[in-house]
Amino acid sequence: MGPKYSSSRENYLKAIFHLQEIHGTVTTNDVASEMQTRPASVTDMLKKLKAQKLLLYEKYKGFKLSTEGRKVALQIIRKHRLWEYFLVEKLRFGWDEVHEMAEELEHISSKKLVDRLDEFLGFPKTDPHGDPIPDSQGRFTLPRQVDLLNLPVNQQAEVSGIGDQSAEILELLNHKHIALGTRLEVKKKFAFDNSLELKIKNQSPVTISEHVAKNVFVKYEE
Amino acid sequence: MGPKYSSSRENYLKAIFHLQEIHGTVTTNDVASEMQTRPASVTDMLKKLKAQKLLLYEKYKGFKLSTEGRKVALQIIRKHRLWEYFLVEKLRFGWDEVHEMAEELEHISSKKLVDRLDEFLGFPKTDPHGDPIPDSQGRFTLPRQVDLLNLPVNQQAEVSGIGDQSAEILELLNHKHIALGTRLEVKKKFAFDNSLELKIKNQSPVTISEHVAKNVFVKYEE
DNA sequence: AATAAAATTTAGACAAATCTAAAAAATAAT
DNA sequence: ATTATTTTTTAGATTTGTCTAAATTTTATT
Ligand SMILES: [Mn+2]
Ligand SMILES: [Mn+2]
Ligand SMILES: [Mn+2]
Ligand SMILES: [Mn+2]
Repeated sequence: MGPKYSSSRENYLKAIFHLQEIHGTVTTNDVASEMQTRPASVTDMLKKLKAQKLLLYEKYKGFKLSTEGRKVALQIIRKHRLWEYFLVEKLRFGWDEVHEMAEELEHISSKKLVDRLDEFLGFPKTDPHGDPIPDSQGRFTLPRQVDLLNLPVNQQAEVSGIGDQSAEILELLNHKHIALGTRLEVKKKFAFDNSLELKIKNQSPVTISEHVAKNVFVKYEE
Repeated sequence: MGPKYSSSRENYLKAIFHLQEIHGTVTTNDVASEMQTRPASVTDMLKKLKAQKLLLYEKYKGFKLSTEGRKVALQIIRKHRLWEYFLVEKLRFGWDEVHEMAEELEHISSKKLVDRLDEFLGFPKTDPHGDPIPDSQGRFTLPRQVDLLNLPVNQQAEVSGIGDQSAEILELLNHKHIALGTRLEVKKKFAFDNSLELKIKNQSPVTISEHVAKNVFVKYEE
């Protein structure tokens, strides 16, 4: 037997899941923009997902994933993040190079394969961008973290996640030697443009814009 | 950019390549039977592959892969066999379990990913069924080997390849402890049904049918 | 409340890959 | 050399996923 759902359907489920998580609610336009497609195409797909009972949908009134749809979405996300981890930890790709490949690998259907991969990798908790990897049953925990704008000045903290994960921001962070696990503290906040000056051990201070700061998440004690 | 050719087109190229290798020539019906599809569907696809210059094709007269088509086919085969090797050596699957998964994985498009995987695996020469893995340029060498029917009696030899690779024969070979690399010799040939009695070191003799013997290839010195 | 704007859905079209049934060509048998 | 059989191709449908343009519904503004 091949995959249960087409790659396209799986991509929609994943997009809807993410938008639900972020905004609490999703619209047709949201999905269209996230998927780089047309609202009419989204509506077409909503009907198909509803027919498969993956989505609760009343036309013009809104939609959300069904229990089953959420379950399927989490399995795709699990695969996506495990493959990203594999690419970075075993094949030594950079964290800014793996997304496109994982976008294809996440559609490989064998559940047994994913579970064996998970085991091979030592059951990692988070992917190379700090995002939690759902376990075999789809369970995961959201890490408590704050973005750099909300980190108190002079408070040591460890980078634990990235919001926007475009290759562009990841490349910028690479350049400034900011990676997952990097320990740093905010030394100064400039009220003029909300830019920040950071200190990383054994490095000279670096400056980042408000836009970057909003997308770097850290955790810290106390 | 996504994949250059659809999974379906890639599967056709691979099937045509294999049939060409075995029979020297391929027919529409051959491909249909190999791909479990209809001759009419094959003709449809032949036209598409021709339009993409992957196939040399004159209707009613026959067809074969172009240089480019052969190159693409070899890259798919390379990916198929490297992923099979990964599944067996790293994820500890049995050689009878990996084909279906590799059938999906072979369509992952990134060339860089395959080359890194190859490196990670230590540039293996053959897949878990003894089939040669083409290198990054598509080069490979066919191993010199004979099937068990043609192995002289009492000649020590090492299993180096399997013809028919259905899960059924692989499971049978598993049961009889015949795997790639197994050292064995033929002790007796029964003229009645061409069945063979084999001896594997530290094991009691096993009997295999002519049908099985034809599909087990070995290499030996002198 | 009426109107304007935005969001969403429908209608109708198209490309890819497949199918069935029928026609055409090639091959085999008389 | 005809005729019969097999192989291959065409004609016309179907399914999935997408699109544009137009219609409908909801929401925001006067
Ligand atoms: Mn994807
Ligand atoms: Mn990630
Ligand atoms: Mn395949
Ligand atoms: Mn193989």
